[in-house]
Amino acid sequence: MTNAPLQLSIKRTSLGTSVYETLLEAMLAGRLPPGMELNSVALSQQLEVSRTPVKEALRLLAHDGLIEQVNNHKARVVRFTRQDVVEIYEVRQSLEAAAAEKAARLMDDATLGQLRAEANLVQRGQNKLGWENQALEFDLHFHDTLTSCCGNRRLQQEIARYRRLVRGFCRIVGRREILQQAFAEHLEILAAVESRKPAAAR
Amino acid sequence: MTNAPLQLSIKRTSLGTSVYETLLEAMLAGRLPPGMELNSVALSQQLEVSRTPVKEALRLLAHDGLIEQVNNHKARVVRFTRQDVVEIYEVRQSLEAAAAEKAARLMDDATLGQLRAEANLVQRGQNKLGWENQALEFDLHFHDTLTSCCGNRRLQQEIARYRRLVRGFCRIVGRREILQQAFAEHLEILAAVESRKPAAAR
DNA sequence: ATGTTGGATTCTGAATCCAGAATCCAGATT
DNA sequence: AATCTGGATTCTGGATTCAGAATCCAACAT
Repeated sequence: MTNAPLQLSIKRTSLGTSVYETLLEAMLAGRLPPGMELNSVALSQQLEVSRTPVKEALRLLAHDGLIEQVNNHKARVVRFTRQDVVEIYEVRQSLEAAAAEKAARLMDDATLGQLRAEANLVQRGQNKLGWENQALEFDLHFHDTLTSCCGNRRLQQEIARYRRLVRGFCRIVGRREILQQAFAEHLEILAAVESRKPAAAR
Repeated sequence: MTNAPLQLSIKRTSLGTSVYETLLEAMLAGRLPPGMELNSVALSQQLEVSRTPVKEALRLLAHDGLIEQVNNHKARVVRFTRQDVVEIYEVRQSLEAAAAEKAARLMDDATLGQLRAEANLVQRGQNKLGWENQALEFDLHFHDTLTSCCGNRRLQQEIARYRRLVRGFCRIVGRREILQQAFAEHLEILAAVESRKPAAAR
């Protein structure tokens, strides 16, 4: 007798991967400040693992461009220049634009309606206290929905990568003006998607 | 007495890195066909290094999405579906569009003139024998110039990454019609850049 | 006093070693 | 005969070990 489908699975993650994630998290959160030198021995002691997975993680981070291999070996957290920040924003921007364009073609009406409903809700609450949080949440949800409707997993993946980067140095939370501006833009984009105009959505 | 500037340097590359490059090269060249399983022991023997740098290289390739970690451990070269190919093209396309847009603003007249001169040359030789190679070379140079003038190192880097990918499965060389079409497009873009219209260049 | 040099110390990359997990296969059970 | 089970084999991730390179520092020479 064959077993019932019984879809269970346990998450199995390698040590190297979790060191990578831990370090990434720490960098983006601001611990491990830019310019800090990373010593594999010290790290392995602090994380209570051997040096091997730490080295692995450092390699991956270097590959991502988050760590620079200074002076022939010896890793240091990159110090983003203003230029870097601009560049990252630009890349992210152009990726998201592409996603928006595709989403304008592909998003189904139900999702679109839902998004519109939420937008209206946020718009109505514009003057209430705590609007910032509501708007912020909508912001995230809006981007998530757009990118996940773009029908291109790879694009989606790259956007996620860049968003993580952006979130790293953009720890400004709840600045009202920024959010208001962002929200206004979102309304425009939403309108473009509703009228199915890819070029405008971008 | 301080030494004269004397700019010499020797290339120092880690073993892990060169395994990575070797494998990448092999995959893109079509050896290591899609779907092939990669055994770290066998690889290390064939490359005459220990398993450590091989493992490193495999990790990096997996991170790039060129290798998939199937069935909990055990690496296999990804088998690009038609969907994947389309997706990669799209991402590359949108990145290059962004670069073109920026280049339209930033490219200096000298470089622009040079590009135009080359384009004219290619255009004139359109019917001659061996035009394909000439056009292909122009194609490469054109893209290189555009991306390197975009003033965004990170964008440039991502484009390079995607171009490598594209080159991997696009081993069609010198098909006349394709090149002709590409060339025509390039002329349009060039015109847009010359008239400094970012939106059109994209 | 300043700058150079040789050696001690530290740290990294790479090799080897080890244990746990997966695959394979033959024998057993229904 | 078909399927299940237990063990042998293989392979991977991680730890440990080792050797070469870089940094640091103090003694020495100019």
